[in-house]
Parts: sequence; structure tokens; C-alpha cells
Amino acid sequence: MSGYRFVDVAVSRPDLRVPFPRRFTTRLIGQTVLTLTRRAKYLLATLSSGDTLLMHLGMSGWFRIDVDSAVQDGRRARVPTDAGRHDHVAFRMSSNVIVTFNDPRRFGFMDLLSPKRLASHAVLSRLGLEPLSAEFDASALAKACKGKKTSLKVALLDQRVVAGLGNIYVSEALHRARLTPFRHASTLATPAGSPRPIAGRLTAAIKQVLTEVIERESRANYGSARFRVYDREGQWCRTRNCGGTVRRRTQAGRSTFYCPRCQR
DNA sequence: ATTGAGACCTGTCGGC
DNA sequence: TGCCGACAGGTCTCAA
Repeated sequence: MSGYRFVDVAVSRPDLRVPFPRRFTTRLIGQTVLTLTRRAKYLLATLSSGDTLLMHLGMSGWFRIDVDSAVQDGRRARVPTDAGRHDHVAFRMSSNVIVTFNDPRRFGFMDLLSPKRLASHAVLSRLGLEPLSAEFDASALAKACKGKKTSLKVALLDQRVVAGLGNIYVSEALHRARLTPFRHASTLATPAGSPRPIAGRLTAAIKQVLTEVIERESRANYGSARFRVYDREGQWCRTRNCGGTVRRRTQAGRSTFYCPRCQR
């Protein structure tokens, strides 16, 4: 999409998790994608019009790329609105590629933001640090967790504390750092406010987990074999010489997987 | 102001 | 085979 123009846009229904904005298709058609970036779990495409196309995959959303060799110059090529089950949005780009958004659960969404609405976006403007950025370190995390009344697990899922961690990698990072998910988040810092050593362990573990999965992601599909604790209830803990058994508990409505033996 | 519970929606899987 | 409940990678809204 990057560097190319929307030749045609089709939506199959009026809404996903939220309604598409008014004039969604007409505001996109003819615009060129200047940049395509990510912030937390949001995808942002900046357009030549100045608007930003904001996209979220929700739980089950994904994009399919089809090369359409049948596109003719000078003829306005349309995209099918019902190409497949749960296909909700189709972008035909000037690169002769059709980008289709498929999302069975429809927890994803798309929005089109003016520069003004982008700058004042209630969620985007409150997001925490990117975990792979240099600024995300022990003191930043300890500071972000200051005053939190929740557990570490719940705090790490809060996108205002760290941006972009989800349920799987919170469990994985806490296991890697050997920290119990039930510890109070505020205890990452001393009463005086300086970060405890565990805060450094945790930030390092978060960066490791994400870096590793990003490297692996280009090849493998989803599967529990790649996780050390997530979705492994009742199985052996993969920490060296631990010998513990992975447990599952619910925190704030989400499953947490952990080893009670090596995570303290 | 912060927090947990429930809601949103469909698909899959295990048990009966 | 079919039915039913539990559960799923996220985030919003709403009461407490």
C-alpha cells in the first residue's frame, strides 16, 4: 500500500466493531498512502489528503493480499464487495494489488481521522511507551506503574502503561522475568520512587519476548509450541531445572498462565 | 479517577 | 453426528 493510490474501496457492511466513518470510501479513493506505520496495536496510514486511516485487527482480523493482473489502464477497476466469508473491506491500490480485510469476529475497526482528530484522539494520545523503544526501561516502567492498584499482569495489559502488549506476551514476559503475575504493579518501584531490580528484569524480558517473536513471526503460524507458559496449563514449566507445572488463573477476565514454582 | 465486569461477535473444541 | 457450554490473541462502556 505504501506509496500507492487507492483506486477503489469497497465495504461489505456499515460497521465492524464501530460504524465506518461517513464517506469512508470516497475520502480514500484517489488518495496516496504516504506512510504506513504502527503504534501499539493500531495501524496508521497517512494519506496525501492529510487524513490518517486508522486500522485495528481486533482479535481475529487479518489482511489478505491478492495481485490482480487483470486491471486495465484507463478503466475504473472495481473490487468485489463479497469476495469471501468475513471479507469486510477491500482496497484496490494503484499497484494492482487488492488488500482485503477479513475479520470473523468483527472486533477490528477502521476509522479516518483528520489531523485535528488524530492529535486529540482519546486513546492514541494516552498510549504508553513502545516496549522496544530505548526510552522504555526500568525507571520508565516503574514510573508508569506508580500508584497502580492492580497486579503486574493487569498493569502490563493496560495500553497506557506499555503500548502493544497483549494477553499472550504478558504471560510470556512475566515468566521469562520469573515474576509472579499477582504481584502488585506498584512494587516495581521503591517507596522513594526508584526502580527495583525486578523492573529491569521485566523490561528486558518484555523486549526479549517481543524481539524473538517478531523474528519468528515471518515464518511460523500460531501454535502453543512456541510459548513457554501461554496455553500450556498442566504441562511442564520450560524453565531450566524448574520442574514446576504451568497453571492458569483468571485476572481481570483474562487467562493468565504462569509457573507457581519459578515465578515469585 | 481507577478498577473489574460485562458486552461486542463468530468460530472451535471437548464432553455428553 | 449433533448439541451445548467454555473459551479465544482486544477494547469499550458502565457501575461501583
